[in-house]
Amino acid sequence: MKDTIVQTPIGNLEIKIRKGKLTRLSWTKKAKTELKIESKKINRQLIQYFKGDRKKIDFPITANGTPFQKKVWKAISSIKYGKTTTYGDIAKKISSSPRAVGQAAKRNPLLILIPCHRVVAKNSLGGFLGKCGVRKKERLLRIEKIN
DNA sequence: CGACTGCTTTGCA
DNA sequence: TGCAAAGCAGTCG
Repeated sequence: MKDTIVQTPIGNLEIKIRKGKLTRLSWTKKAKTELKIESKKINRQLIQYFKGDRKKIDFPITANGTPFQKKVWKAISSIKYGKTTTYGDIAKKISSSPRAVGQAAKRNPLLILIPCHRVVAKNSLGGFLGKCGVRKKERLLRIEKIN
């Protein structure tokens, strides 16, 4: 199966689909413009999401990670559209530490499906993709009408 | 500021 | 393989 790239208003998204399931969804710097999307379905959903018309991406997904990472991702997934939480809150919920939560968030292979952009630091926006992507994070939050 | 945190990754044997 | 050390999208004093 081929990897594909979808253009979104805030950057290109690299998509990997394995056996009919979405395994990875991450920002890419590649300047590839052709859209050879295998599943029109996920493409359409993403477009709608970025227009603000859709609140949930509905697609079979598989995310591989350590048991701890899965716990974190699950906790993050339960954040509702338009809401934010802090790393500390997540940590508390799964009795861990904020630092560890942040690390797990970074390793998240499904960037916006697991809404890690809704997780912010206590007294600032927090990081995103090694601090170079905070702009993206901001715009994602803007789409969801936060701030 | 600095100390501390929990977990992953990296390095080196 | 194994274990120690470093490193994080944080937070508290």
